[in-house]
Formats: sequence, C-alpha cells, structure tokens
Amino acid sequence: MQERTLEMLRSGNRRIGKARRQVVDVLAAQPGPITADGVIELLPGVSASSVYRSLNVLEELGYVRHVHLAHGAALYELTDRLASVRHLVCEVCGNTIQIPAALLSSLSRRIERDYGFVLDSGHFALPGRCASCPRTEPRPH
Amino acid sequence: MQERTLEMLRSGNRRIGKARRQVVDVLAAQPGPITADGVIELLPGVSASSVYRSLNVLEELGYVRHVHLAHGAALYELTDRLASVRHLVCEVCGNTIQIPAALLSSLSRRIERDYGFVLDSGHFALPGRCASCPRTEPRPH
DNA sequence: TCCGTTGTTGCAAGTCGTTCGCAATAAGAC
DNA sequence: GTCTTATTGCGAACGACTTGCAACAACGGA
Repeated sequence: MQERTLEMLRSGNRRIGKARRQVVDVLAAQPGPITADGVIELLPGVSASSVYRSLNVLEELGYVRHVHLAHGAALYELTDRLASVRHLVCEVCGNTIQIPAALLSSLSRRIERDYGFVLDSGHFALPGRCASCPRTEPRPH
Repeated sequence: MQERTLEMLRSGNRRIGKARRQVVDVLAAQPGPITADGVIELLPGVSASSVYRSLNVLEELGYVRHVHLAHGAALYELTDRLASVRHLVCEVCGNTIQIPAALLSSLSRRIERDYGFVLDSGHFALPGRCASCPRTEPRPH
C-alpha cells in the first residue's frame, strides 16, 4: 500500500486492521466500480459487516465514494481515480458505461441558477437502456 | 372514480378490489409524489402488501410510475399528471422540487447520440442540496 | 518489548423497503 | 345465484445494509 494511502487511513485516531487493509487492496485492484457484495465475495476471510464498515470509513476519509443505481446495491469506486466520471447503467443488462462528468455540467449550472439547487451528480447513476439491449416494455422494478 | 380510469383498471382480466380502489383514490388526491409508506399510512384498513401490489399493478397499467431517490423509498405519482416533470431531492432536508423534464432533453440527446444509450430520466430523482439548506460536509449514507 | 488504551473485527440480530406463498375472500361474467 | 379466478391479508422471506456486543489487535508510550 502506498505511503500516502497509509497516512490517509491513519488520520484521526484510525488504525488499519485486517479487513480495512484488504478492502483497500481490492478497491485499488479494481478497474471500475464494484458493489459491496463484490468486495465481500473477493474476501471470504472478512466478514460482511466489516466490509461495509470499512467502506463507510474509507468514504468518510474521502478514499472512496459510492453511487446509487435506480435499483439494488450501490457501487463503490476510488475517489481520485474516477472523480470526473459519471455512470450510465443499463436497466436491462446491468452494464455500466462511464461518461465524462462534464456532460452534466451545463445541466448542473442551469439547475443551480434556476432553482438554487446544487446537484450532486456523482451520487447516482443514470439509468436507461444501452445500445445492445432490445427495446422492451418498461418493467416494474 | 372516472369512467376512463375504471376502464383502464379493468383491462386484461383485472378486477377492482377494496385495496386497489382506495390506493387509486389516495393517489388521485395527492398533490405530488408520495411513498408507498405514505399511502399505507393513509389507508389503515388496507394491508401493506396490498398497497405494494396495487402500486405495481397500477404501474403495469401505466396509471402511475415510480422514481427512485438516492436513498430510501421510491416515490409514486400519477403518470399523466406528472409526465413532463422531473424531481430534485435535497439530501439534507428531503424536500423535492419539480422541474420541467425538458431541462434534461439536451443531455438525453447527447447521451443517445454519443453512447447509443437511451436515458430513462423519469426513473430517478436528482439528488443534491437545496437553496435553504446549509452547505455541509458530504455525509456517508 | 511489553502494556494499556481504544479502534477494529466477527457474529448474530435488527432495520428498512419491498416481495412472496398461501388460504380466504369477493369481483364480475354468465 | 353460481362459478371462476383475481384480489386480499397475513406472515414469512428477501436484499442491502446497520448495529450491539464481546473478543481481538493496532499503535503510542513506558
């Protein structure tokens, strides 16, 4: 683990235990966002609650963040690696597509100007249907 | 209940029972979106599962739709009443602000053109912070 | 290097929002 | 009124987390 990471993890009376260390390793090795359950499966020796707790601590420390899908579990990703990325999630096949956050900036500005509302566009994924999935009737979720 | 509504509700081997009728009445009386739990509280004589089932059936029939917030329960609203509306939800105070769906159309077009991805912008609410809520550190949810 | 404090972990149980199985009920066609 | 079968209520089950608690172990100090 990098020195910078260790430093961040130890800030504010925090220690690095078995679970936390391994969760960090898994996240760092991941090419894209992953669910808590995905992490749990990759770490059979670590309890599920510790994974959730680790993810929460890492999020408080700013090391990771999570985005919500319209349905189901949240996705976790490294903050610095994907800071300028937003996600499209196909409701049919579940695939995620990463798009530049900048695509949302004009919408953000407009909403802030018109409604005084500051959009947190990193906190949700955009649901829809991807190019390779057939058009179907909208299903109840 | 209107004739048109009754007709819609009876299409396809469907019947109108006690729960369904009351759920429709509640939704029709609502000025804005409401959670399933909100409906349940307004109908103490109807079981929670029937409310959920009614909402699902009504959604299949196209009478209502639901939108997901970043956290917590979904919001239900009449399809025709709010077809051209999208929602901003303040993550601090929970208030929802309705905005014209048209604000999202240029983003939708851009995403479809660039990624072949058809955005389902009615299916999620846009989280953020409203004008009357103080700026705070992002909290873990 | 051992010690003590207290952050971290594992386990089980709890929560929230929602769905499901099943038997009893009742809507609507005839 | 009868009959078929959709709808209902109940309670249990579910997925995704969170939490209480006792055992454990990290790390700063002696």
